[in-house]
Amino acid sequence: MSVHNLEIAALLNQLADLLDIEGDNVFRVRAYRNAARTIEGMSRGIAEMVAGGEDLSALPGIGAALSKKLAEIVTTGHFHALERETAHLPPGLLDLLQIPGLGPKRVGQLYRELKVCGLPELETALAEGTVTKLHGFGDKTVERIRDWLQRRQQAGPARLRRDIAAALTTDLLRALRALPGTQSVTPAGSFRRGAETVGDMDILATGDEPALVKCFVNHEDVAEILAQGDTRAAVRLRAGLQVDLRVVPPESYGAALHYFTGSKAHNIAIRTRGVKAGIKINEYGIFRGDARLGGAAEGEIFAAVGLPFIEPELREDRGEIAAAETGRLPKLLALNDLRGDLHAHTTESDGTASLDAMARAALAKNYAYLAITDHSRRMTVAHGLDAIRLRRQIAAIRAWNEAHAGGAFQLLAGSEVDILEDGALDLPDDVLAELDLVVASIHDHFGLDGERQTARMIKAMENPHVHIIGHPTGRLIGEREPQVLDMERLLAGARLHGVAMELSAQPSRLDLNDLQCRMAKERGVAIAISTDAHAPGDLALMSGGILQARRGWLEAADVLNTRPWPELRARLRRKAQ
DNA sequence: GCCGTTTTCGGCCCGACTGTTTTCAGTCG
Repeated sequence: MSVHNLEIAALLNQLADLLDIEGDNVFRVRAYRNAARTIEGMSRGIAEMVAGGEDLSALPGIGAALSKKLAEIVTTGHFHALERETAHLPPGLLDLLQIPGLGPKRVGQLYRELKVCGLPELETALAEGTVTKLHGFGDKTVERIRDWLQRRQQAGPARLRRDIAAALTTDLLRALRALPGTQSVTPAGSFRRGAETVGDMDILATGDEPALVKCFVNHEDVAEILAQGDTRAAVRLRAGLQVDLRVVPPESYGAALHYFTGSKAHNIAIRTRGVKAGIKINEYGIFRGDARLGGAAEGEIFAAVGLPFIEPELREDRGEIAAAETGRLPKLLALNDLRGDLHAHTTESDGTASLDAMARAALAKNYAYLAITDHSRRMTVAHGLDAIRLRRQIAAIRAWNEAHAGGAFQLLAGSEVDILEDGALDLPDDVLAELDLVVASIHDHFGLDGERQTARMIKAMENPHVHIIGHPTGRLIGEREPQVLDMERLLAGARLHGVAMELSAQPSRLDLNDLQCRMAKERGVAIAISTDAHAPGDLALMSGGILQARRGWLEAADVLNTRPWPELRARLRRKAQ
């Protein structure tokens, strides 16, 4: 397989870090990082563009020099600029940059003065007490490094799932909101941007500054105070999550909300735009010289730089500013655009509720339909259904619909059928033909190489009864890596065979991810956002799927389950012909 | 290394906090 964009971005970032440690021109370093960010956020492959003879220097942040380097990487597999650096700077230095408090300057100093080449040498140097002798390394710095190295032994995942982060900070947020004089308390940062995981939690507040900071650092969930000033503080919760609080005056609330929502790359782009328009934008407001132009509301920031409001989920510097400029911002999908859920289980396989209970839960959400998609026979641990049991269930679903006829709600007879190792399906075609909806998923042999895994899925798509590929990459956030897949080929197959890709709203899955959703949209492949509910309450997980979809620039028209039932039915039948 | 409607040189986002300093560099977000 060709060199992936993420690999290229990683190489550029490595080079940037090494140049930074060496003390190279900071703007040159930044140029490499900017280019890496551009490439990370692209839906098209650099390798593909090079092969097609396209001009890479048309991409933002990529000029003549980087175009050449990128072409070198994808055609030769070598990156001489990086190899030249690693020849005289040990790559182990990059590990040292992860340590909080150690930046490129101090890492460079450790290397030059103590010959520290990586984490093991750093531990030795700490044990020998030589680090303390360095200029600028006081007791506290050394203590922090020791702390981090120790904590690393009992390492957990670096980033936390957003639903877990939300649960961990509920009490803290409630306490801040309950303080007299508090006007607003808002989570910002990647959490507000709807990211699937968060590195820390950023909270923005307006109200009584000393009282808010005091309440924050003294909260019972706080294990450690990392920093504390008059208007900001940082703590680590007992559960390990870092939380930052920033208190601002109401007239700065909008500017601060924009600033602390980020992303950093988006902020830089907006500020740079401001500089060109002769204004300064910071977390306190919008200024021309000493004159204050605004900052109380977030929308004023965008207005000041001549742009319409950009939704937080889009603020990743992945083209949203150019889209805003030209009036091509997507009208992002919202929760109430959805008409139903296309993936749910009952007690017939591994769900915890009956058909009737699931149907009532969907009805209570004002859905027009709910697809019952229990597992197929191969999933023995989940009590998967064979053709006989499935036919019995189909009959039960038809009976339920008849008993509740006249309403605006339908139960759909479906199956989450296993894709076997060779791409065949786990149930015979004749029974699949009797269903309203078929979701095909992989639950085993995750380790196949990319070529075989991709071919396996495409073979499943070729089956005329398959409508949706369930949780396509099989990843479990923080637990299981996604399968190696050629997403480009997979989407081409989905388009060819009229198959939709699932965005599983399960907080542990969120699969496809944001970039893959955007790829699918750009290639004309529909997305089905489904909760994979195993209990009535799981239908509420949809909101997490919506956030991911919005990060993928999806609009109502890109999503299968925004269709009213007659339109959806027509579409499902067309595929089966 | 990139970029350009004050454009081919001279800029490149901006401020808070910390630790180690006697006024500030480094780091972080």
